[in-house]
Amino acid sequence: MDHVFSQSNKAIKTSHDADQNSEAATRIRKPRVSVRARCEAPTMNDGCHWRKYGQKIAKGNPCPRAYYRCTLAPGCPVRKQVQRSPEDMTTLVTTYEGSHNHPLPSAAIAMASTTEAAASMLLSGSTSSMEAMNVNNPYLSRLSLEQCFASNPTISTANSFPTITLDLTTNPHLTIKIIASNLPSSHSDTHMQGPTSFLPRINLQNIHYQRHPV
DNA sequence: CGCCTTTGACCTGCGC
DNA sequence: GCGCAGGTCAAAGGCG
Repeated sequence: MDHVFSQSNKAIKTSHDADQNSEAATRIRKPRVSVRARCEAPTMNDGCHWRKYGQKIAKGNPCPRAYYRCTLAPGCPVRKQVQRSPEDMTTLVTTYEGSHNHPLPSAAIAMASTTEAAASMLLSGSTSSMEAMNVNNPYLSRLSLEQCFASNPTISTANSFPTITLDLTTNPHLTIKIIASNLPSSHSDTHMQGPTSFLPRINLQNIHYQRHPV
């Protein structure tokens, strides 16, 4: 709509139309879900189609961070950032933001459900976050992330964005840790642990909460 | 030919 | 107010 002042000045338009339509949503602090996983490929195959729209060298990390948008449907607000961990170049950190506004292929449902559920969990403010996740996401009881991951999710949040990190890199036990900032107080310093019988299917109902001082 | 990646420029937010 | 860092845009080129 209305970005017609883009004659030769490509950059003049950004903030105005952003104020007025869906882009405005991106200004709000949306919850993010990042996934750490060992992956040799430059990006994980999560079943969605992504289009790269930018790349940056982040300070403190020699590896470039790549920015992708979902192209399964025009106007889909979902974005992801892909970056290798500076400590371990084999670890790929993928951060998802937003939720899909269109039907997903079956291969993408598991991941999308996980990220959206985690986002719901952050937003819900419920102490029993897993309940919130399950209420909002019927797929959670039959997640099958084995396509992309090995086993162990660690969830953590930090910074001004509420962010959950699923750490699937090591760890024999499923560990979900929420180091809250910008979160409902009920989530602060929450540490969840659970069984790791998780390989082919992640059943988040198995995850238990445990208060954990930071 | 259409879609995707690359890349440089620009915008915005934040800290000092 | 200034500078920096992160994030986004869009033109150009490449590839299937």
